[in-house]
Amino acid sequence: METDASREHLGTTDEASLGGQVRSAVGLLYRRFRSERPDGTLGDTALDVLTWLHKQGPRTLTQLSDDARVAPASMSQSVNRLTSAGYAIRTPDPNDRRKVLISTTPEGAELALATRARRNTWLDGQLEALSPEDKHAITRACALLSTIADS
Amino acid sequence: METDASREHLGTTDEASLGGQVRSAVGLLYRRFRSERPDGTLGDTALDVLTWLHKQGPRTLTQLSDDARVAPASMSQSVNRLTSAGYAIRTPDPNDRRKVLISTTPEGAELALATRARRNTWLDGQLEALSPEDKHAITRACALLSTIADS
DNA sequence: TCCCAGCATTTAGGTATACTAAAGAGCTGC
DNA sequence: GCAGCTCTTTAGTATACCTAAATGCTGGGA
Repeated sequence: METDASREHLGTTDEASLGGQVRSAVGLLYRRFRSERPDGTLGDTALDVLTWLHKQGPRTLTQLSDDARVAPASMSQSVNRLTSAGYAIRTPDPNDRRKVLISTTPEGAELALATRARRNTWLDGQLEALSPEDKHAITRACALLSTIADS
Repeated sequence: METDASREHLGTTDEASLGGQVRSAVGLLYRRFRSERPDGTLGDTALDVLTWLHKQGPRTLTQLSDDARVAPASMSQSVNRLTSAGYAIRTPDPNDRRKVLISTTPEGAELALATRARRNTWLDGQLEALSPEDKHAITRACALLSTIADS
């Protein structure tokens, strides 16, 4: 027996498909975030990289690709878009010249701040409307899921 | 003794960045899911569509593009990949011949089940290791965030 | 010293996914 | 029955990811 293959979804306590709920919610949110892109010229990944650089300071390409869980070659492309747009620069590492340090330009830092603010305007607005317990649940879920994603 | 995620932790009282936490967690998970793709030939969107079709039955292209929050033209491409791979078929809607109903083939249904099982193996394994309260928090967060993404 | 193994990065070629714009086909109202 | 609307597809473009292969630098062993 199929045990009801076409079951209802959306927010019921269906324990067996918790993974499916997570997948679905993540996909929905990711696409939503992508459509919130305000600047147009830069993709969401490039914008994320810029934000990381702005928060964490200069990083090597390998570090960045590790953070984003993508291949170094992919990250090199994304960094290329940032550098050609003037938002980041590459500088050789003085200690190990195989490495290249990537950092934001002043324009990049400014864009990172602006992007962050604009993104947060919408999302934080939605989140603020929730009850304290709901916000706490989301905070907890984010921490847990980030750990899982990193494992 | 709590409230730490080993990553760069912003200020301890930085509650304003809940949106940032959500964004970060979603990005991390999305990329992780994408790298979990075992089948190779089909992308994550196409696989998602296949799963929806399997769960919800035949849908029109507009319904699918609305579900995925993408333009109809984009969904048409994804459906093309499914149909050329033999996992889905298009049939004209008898009531309104402008419309095309998309449904899974038996092979598509099988792939949807297999994919779902494989995905859930990893993610559900991780989630099962959590406490009941943690799982409940994630369930709640998924429902809340799905609603927000749909707004 | 010199050469080679290995690491960090870039380049090249290919795929998936998304968008806009515009064309084709069918329905519906007047 | 024609105009105008909706649904779908096609065409062209851009982002982002991958693997494989090339380049450049470091460091250890003959």
